[in-house]
Amino acid sequence: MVKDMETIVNLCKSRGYIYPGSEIYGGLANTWDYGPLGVELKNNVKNLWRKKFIQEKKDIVGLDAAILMNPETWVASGHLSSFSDPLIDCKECKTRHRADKLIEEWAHENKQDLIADGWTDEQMVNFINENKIPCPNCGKTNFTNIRKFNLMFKTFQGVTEDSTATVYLRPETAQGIFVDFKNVLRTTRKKMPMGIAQIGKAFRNEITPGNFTFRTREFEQMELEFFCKPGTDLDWFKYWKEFCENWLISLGMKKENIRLRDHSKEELVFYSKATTDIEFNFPFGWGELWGIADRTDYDLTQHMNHSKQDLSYLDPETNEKYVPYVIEPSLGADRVTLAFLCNAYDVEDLGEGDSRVVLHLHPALAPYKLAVLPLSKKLGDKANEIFDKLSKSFSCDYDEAGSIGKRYRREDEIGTPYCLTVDFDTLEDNKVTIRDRDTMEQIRIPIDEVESYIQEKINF
RNA sequence: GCAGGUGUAGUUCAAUGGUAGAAUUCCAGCCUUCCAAGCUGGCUAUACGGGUUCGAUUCCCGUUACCUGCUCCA
Repeated sequence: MVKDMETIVNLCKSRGYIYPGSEIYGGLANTWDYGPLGVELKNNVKNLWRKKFIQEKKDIVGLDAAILMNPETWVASGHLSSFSDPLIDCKECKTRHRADKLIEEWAHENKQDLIADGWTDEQMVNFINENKIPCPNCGKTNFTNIRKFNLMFKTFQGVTEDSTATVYLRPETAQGIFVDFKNVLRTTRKKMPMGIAQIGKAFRNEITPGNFTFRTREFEQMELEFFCKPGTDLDWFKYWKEFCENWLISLGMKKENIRLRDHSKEELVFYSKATTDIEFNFPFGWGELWGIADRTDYDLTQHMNHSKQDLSYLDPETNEKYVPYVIEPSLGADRVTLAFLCNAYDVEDLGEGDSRVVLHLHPALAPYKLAVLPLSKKLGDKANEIFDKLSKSFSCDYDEAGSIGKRYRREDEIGTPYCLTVDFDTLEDNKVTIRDRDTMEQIRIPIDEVESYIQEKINF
C-alpha cells in the first residue's frame, strides 16, 4: 500500500500509466491522460466489470447512450434546478457561503421560518441587504453579488452559438439508461427484475477537483441501474452491496483498505431512500469508490411526467402495473483504477540493503501479462518467435536491454505478473523459465505449455 | 473561486545578476548464462509571458500548473 500520493503520481508518470494533460502547453487543471500502461489497466478494469455485471448475468444488458441529450432530460432529472448553488462571498474575510443557507440560518436564529429555496438571486440579495445579515465567519455585512455555479458543462448545438439550443454534457450516465428504459425492455423482452449497465464519460464542473485522478471534471462511470418491483428494493440493495464488495476483493483489493459507509438521513440526496458508499483508504484519506443507492421510482416517474410517456411495467403474471424501483451501484472507473494502483503498490526489502518496487496487481488487471526476456541478445530470434506466438493471446512486453535482474525490476515496477526468460538451453530443449512476480519463484516448462499456464492465471 | 506555499533534465537534489552541476533514469556500444554488476560514450532542465538591467534561471509584475486549507461534491 502506497503511503503518499506523490509516490504513485511519479510512478504513473515515469512508467506511462498516467500523464498530466496537455503538458507541453503548461497543462490544464485536473486533466490527466492515460498512457500506454494506464489505458491497458483501465480497459482491463472496465472489461472485467462488464464481464461480471453483464456477460455473467442473464438479467442485465448493456447500453451506450449519447453524452449529449435532449436538455429536457435535465429538467426532468432535477439537475438544472438543483445542481447549481447560489454562491456569495464575504468581501471582508474571503469566505464563501450559499446565499439560500445564509438566509435560512439567519431566519432560524431570529425565530422566523423561511425557505429561500426557489427565490431569485435578486430576492436573496435584497433580503440579505435589507436585513443586514452578517457573515457567519467575521460578522460583517459586505457580500459580493450572487454567482450561480452550475455543475453542468454547457455547450451549443448548431452552427453558431446564438442561433442554437444550449445542450449539456451529461453530469451522470444514469439518465441515458432511464430514457432508454422502455426501448430496452421492449427489444430484450426482459422481465422484472432486470438491469441495464453502462460505461461512459460524464462531466461535472466541480468547484474543487484534485487528488490526482480521484476527482476530475471529466470522468468515467460504470453504472448499473437495476430495476425491481417496489417492496423488493431493499433486498436488492443489500444484494448489490455485497456483490460489489466481493468483486473488489476478488480482484485483490485488500479488505483493510475498503469499508462500507451508510449515508445518514441528513446526508441522503432528495431522491434516495438509502445509500451506501464503498470507500477506499487513499493516501489522502477515505474516499468514495462506489455509491450504491436506492433511487426508488424517482427517475422513471420524473421522466414519465415530463415526457408524457408511460414508463411503467406490466407484470405479465399478476397483471399488476407499477413503476419499477431502481438500485444503482455507480462506480468511478478512474477512481477504482487509482485505488487498484494504490492497493497494489509495495516496496519490498530484499535484504542486504536491496529493495524493489512492486505493483502486486491481480494478473487479470495487469497491463502486461507476461514479459519475454532473452537472457542474451543472441537469443533474440528465439525470443521474438515466442513473443509473436504468445502476444496473439494476451498482452506481452519484450525487453532485451540490460541485465536480467534489472529487467525483472522494471517488470515488477509496472506490475507484470510473469516473466519468461529464454536461455541457451531453450534452443536445445524448447523449455523456458517462468518467474512469478509475487513469490519470485521460477519454474521451467515447455514453450507449448506457456500459453495455457498464463491463461489459467489470468482467467477471471 | 478565495488564502498561503511551490515550480531547475523523466526523477531526486545543487548553484548563480555574467558558460547552470550532480546522482539516478533513459539511449548506444563493450561485457554479461537468472534478480538493480562493471566500463565507455550520448540525450535531456531554469513553467509561460512581460518588466528592470549592458546582461535575469536568480529581482519585480502578470499568467499557468501543482501542493495545503476553505467553500463545494448527483
